[in-house]
Amino acid sequence: MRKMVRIRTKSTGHELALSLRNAYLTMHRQTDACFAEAGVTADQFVLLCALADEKEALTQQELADRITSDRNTLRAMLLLLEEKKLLRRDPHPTDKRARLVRLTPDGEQVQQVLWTQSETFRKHLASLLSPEDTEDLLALLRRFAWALMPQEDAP
Amino acid sequence: MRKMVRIRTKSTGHELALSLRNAYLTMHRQTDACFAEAGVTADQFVLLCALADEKEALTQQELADRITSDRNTLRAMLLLLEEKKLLRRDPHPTDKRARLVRLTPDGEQVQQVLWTQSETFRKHLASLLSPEDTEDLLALLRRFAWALMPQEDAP
DNA sequence: TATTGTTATACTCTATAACTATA
DNA sequence: TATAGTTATAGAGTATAACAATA
Repeated sequence: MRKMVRIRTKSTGHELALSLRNAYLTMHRQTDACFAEAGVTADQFVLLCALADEKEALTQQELADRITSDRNTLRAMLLLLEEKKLLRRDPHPTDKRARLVRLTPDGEQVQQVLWTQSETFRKHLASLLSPEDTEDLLALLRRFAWALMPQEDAP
Repeated sequence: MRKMVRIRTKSTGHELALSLRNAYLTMHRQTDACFAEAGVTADQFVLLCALADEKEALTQQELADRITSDRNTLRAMLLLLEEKKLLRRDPHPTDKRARLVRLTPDGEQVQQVLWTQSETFRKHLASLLSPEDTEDLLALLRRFAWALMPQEDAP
């Protein structure tokens, strides 16, 4: 007769998942706080930065991929930011199904102000570990995420 | 006269934040999918595992800290799981303000079944990088999260 | 006074499914 | 047929603030 044993929740995979979750959520909370008084969420800031980084406007689908979101989720975010006049969604010149998303001048300014305002927080993030360890963590995270992504989605 | 330059969104802090976000969200989506047909979210599974890991029951506040949540957020999750009869919230024997959260027999069983079911996914997570790199990533994530946490909250 | 948990409330992100229009 | 985006809908997680009971 087998002895009843409580299944232990220990495994490298589980610990990795929990550590990644803990690190992200802790950071995310602080990032949200960093932008809260401007009425912008951390996720919205990521979106604004993705647009600011691009010379050319992106379609909604491209933008969704860029910020690790999906088109329905993205749309909800875009409507919120559009209402605040931070971005526009123009018809695509050649593909009539698509829309091109762009920052408005207001949106560019808000992104730049928030970027500057969050300088200290970014410096803080980069200073938590030694420069070498930070680079290692960055490289490992990238390789991890890359390997985890369904390969057709990989950039 | 100063030249207008577009502020570039490049910095180690920003890249680290984006990589962490990307890695977490990609993993989280797959984890959710892994438990979806059981009607349990990834976050709920984390909660169930936190309870399964403890010999003694936890108060709501302790549990909230354990899963990187806050008491209001946790309460919403507990009500959902309580309704599914996966856990109970009993009065604390000595502290009349507090409640002790425990898995029900049903909850223990569900946790164990889901744990077994997700074995493959955990193995997959642990196999994305070499064992050495996985250990490095794990260690760096822990140190990163630890350093990021307000030190009074640190475990 | 500080802490545990509750109540009430609100909002963002998330996502599925069915749909239209276009490629 | 496949893709871009919309519509409708729903739910989970998040959090703030004010509150009661207890420590």
